[in-house]
Parts: sequence; C-alpha cells; structure tokens
Amino acid sequence: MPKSASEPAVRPSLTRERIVLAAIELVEREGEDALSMRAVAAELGVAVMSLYNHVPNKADLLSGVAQHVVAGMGLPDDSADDWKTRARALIWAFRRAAHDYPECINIVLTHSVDFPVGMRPAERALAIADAAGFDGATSVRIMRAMLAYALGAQMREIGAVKMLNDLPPDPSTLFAQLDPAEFPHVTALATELTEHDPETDFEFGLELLISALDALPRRS
Amino acid sequence: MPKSASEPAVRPSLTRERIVLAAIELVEREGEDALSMRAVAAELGVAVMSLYNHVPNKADLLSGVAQHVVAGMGLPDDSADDWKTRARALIWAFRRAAHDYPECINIVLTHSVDFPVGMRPAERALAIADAAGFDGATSVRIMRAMLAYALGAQMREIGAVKMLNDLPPDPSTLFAQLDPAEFPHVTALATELTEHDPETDFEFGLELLISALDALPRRS
DNA sequence: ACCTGAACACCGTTCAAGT
DNA sequence: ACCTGAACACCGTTCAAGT
Repeated sequence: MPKSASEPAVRPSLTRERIVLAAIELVEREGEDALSMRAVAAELGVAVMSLYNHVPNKADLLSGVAQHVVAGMGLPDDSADDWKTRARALIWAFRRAAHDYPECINIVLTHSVDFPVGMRPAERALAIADAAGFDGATSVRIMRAMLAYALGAQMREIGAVKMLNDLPPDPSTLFAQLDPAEFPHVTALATELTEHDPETDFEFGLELLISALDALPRRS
Repeated sequence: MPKSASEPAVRPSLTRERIVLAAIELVEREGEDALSMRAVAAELGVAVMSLYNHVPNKADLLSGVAQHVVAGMGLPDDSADDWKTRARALIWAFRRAAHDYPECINIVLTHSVDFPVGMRPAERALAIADAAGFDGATSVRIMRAMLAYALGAQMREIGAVKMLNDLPPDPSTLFAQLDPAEFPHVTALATELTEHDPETDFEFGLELLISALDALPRRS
C-alpha cells in the first residue's frame, strides 16, 4: 500500500491555515459568539487539543482570522489616476472586505495584524496622500482621519456599534413614545432616521472628507 | 431596636443601580475581561444569584452600563452660539465621556441604549444641523458621518480597534524590518507614525469635517 | 512531531430551597 | 419579595499519556 496519488487524502493534515479558515467559516455561518475552540475542532473533526499543536491560544487564532482577511483585501491602484479616485478606491476596498466578511469584521478590527501585511493599506494611503501633495505629517493625519471615518461608519452599519443606532425592534411605535416637545427634530425626522441606504450614507461622509482635503493647502 | 437613623445601613439593599455602578468600577479598575457576574457579586459582597433578582442577565447588565454612561454625558449647549462651535462642543462632549470611562467605552459603543436617553445626543445633533440651515435628510446624514468619525477615532485611540494601529511592542525595530522598497512611505514616516498627539489628531479630522460642512450648500 | 482524553479553573444561568 | 447553594452545560487551557 504505497502512499501514491491514488490514495485520496480523506483527512488533510491539520495546519494553522486550515484552522483559521474553519474559524472564519464558522463565524460567518453562526456568528461571532459561536466561535469556540471546541466548535472549531468539531468543524474539523478533530479533538480540541489538537488545535493547540498549530495555534498557541484562542487570541492568536483570532489574530490569524484578522490577518487572513486583511491579506485578502484587494487593493487595486493605478498611480496614473487622480489622487481623489485613488483615495476613493482604497476606502471602498476596505468597505468591500467588510462586506465580504460581515460577521468577521469585528474580529478583524479588534485584533492586531502582523507586519508587514498590516502595513500594506497604510503604505497605500500614505502614497496617495504624498501624490496629492501633502507633507508627511499631514499625510499621516489624513490617513488616520479617513480610517477613523471608514471604521466608524462600518461598525455602525454592521451593528457592532449600537450607539445612536436608530433601529429599535419596532421603530414606529418607539418613536411615537418620544415626547415631541423634548425631541422635536428626532420625531420630525423619524422616517429619515429609520429608512436609509447605507451605500449613500457611506459615500456622503467619504465625499465630505475628500472635498475637505481638496480644499486644504498643499505643495505643487 | 427601632430602625431609626442611628442604625447605619451597613449593607444597603441591592438595586439595579448599585449593580451597574459596581460593574463600571470593576471594569475601570480591572478591565473589560474581568467583568463576570461572579466578580460583580463578589464586589458587592453578595451571592452571584442575588444579582438576578435585579438584572435579567449579563447582556442587560452591559446595556445598563452603556445607559449609565450615556445618561451621564454632559451635553452643554448654547443655542445662541454659532452652529460650528455648537457642533464642536457636542463632539468633544462625546470624547470627554469616552475619556472618563476609558475601559467601559467599548461596552458603551457595542450595546444599545434605551429610549429616550439614547436619543438625546441625536436630538442635539439634528437641532444643530437644522440651525446651520441643512434640510432634514442632509442633517441625518451629517449626524451619521460625524458620529462615524468620532466613533472610529475613539476606538482606534483607545486601542479597541487595532487595525492599522502603528504601535507594535517595539516600533523602531519592527519598522526597521520593513522592506523600504515595498514600504517607502511607511519607513520614511516612521517617526510621524509612532509619535502622535491624540488630541491634535482628533481635532484635525473634526475640523476637516466641519470645514466640509461649511462649504456645503444650505438654505438661508 | 503530532494527536488525544481527563482534568482544572473558570463561565452564565436554571432550579429548588430557604427567609 | 428577595436571597442563596447546588447543579448544569458550557468555556480555554494544562498535563500526562499515547503514537
């Protein structure tokens, strides 16, 4: 019985990569709370402790998930383009990744990603700001501000951040309970607050920031 | 032995409020991970299950924490002021709350707050946008964009969001490991990326957004 | 080198028993 | 009405035993 190619690898050997992928599938299918070492092991048909031969602990597994998603982020760029279109492309790439892994995105945002893959988006952002004519210190600040906006918008949209979220179980009845004297604007804008298109909202804020950058003084 | 005022209430009766306060103290002192029902009970010198007479479950306790912090947010406002100064005051009030409860802020952001207290900041934001001359739909979008920025900046600063965070254990050595050919801008801006003042960064993005709003067409 | 079961020290929560 | 201990069904992880 030679171990030739005719023998199908029914049970591929356990690797860190397979464990990370199983974790991602599990989270996307059953939600973040369903992620336990035991559940991942069951997903792979393996004993819990086998995982620890390839992953030091759960926190490191979560970092692996973050790493995988960030590494998979498509960062298309054409340096011949206008800096504004390049900036839009970068931010939308981040948003696309967030939409590809809606359940994982909270894990991705809250765990550090190893060098150098974690620095790729930063390098791109700084390159674009440089091309736009901003000095180094300003470029760094711009990168942080854009990132802060993209992060916050995404977390709010996903529902990871619930603060000021305007979608209670039954919006209409709850808004009706508000005292119009104390909340005149909220009650007047009840429909605008409950019905909204996330894409348009995201774009609105993004364009706000880009137009502000465009008005900033810069060299050349 | 009449229960007069001379008899000090050595052990004040358990209430939801006291439980929430104990949870907040515990989190601020020992971090978010230290928050367990058992630990809160120990904090109050009470059996674990006693908590359940006043709080249905842990998730509700966390919502109570969020509720308490948001309710305590000072929202000073003078409607006679310029809308720009009013907007700045509102955003900085949010930031101040985040700094008063640095360890709790993640809980606050990720748990829904009951009506009507959760709507107070929204009402304020919409009132200011209205005063600035924006129509209802635009006001809602502005509120969301400003909130997204404030949220993202805060979570990044606190370290709750680690993505693109530029503070590895030993920055200098790690940046040195990066290939300058692949990361020319990151390596060139190593010092700007590692040394930064959070206040100035926050203000930079905030003023960016406000100046963009100022340039937007509006009535009156 | 890799896998595994038993065990430990934790969780949140149900239940039945107390007052 | 409020408190409580025991118990249940979970966790992540250590350890010693297997191959």
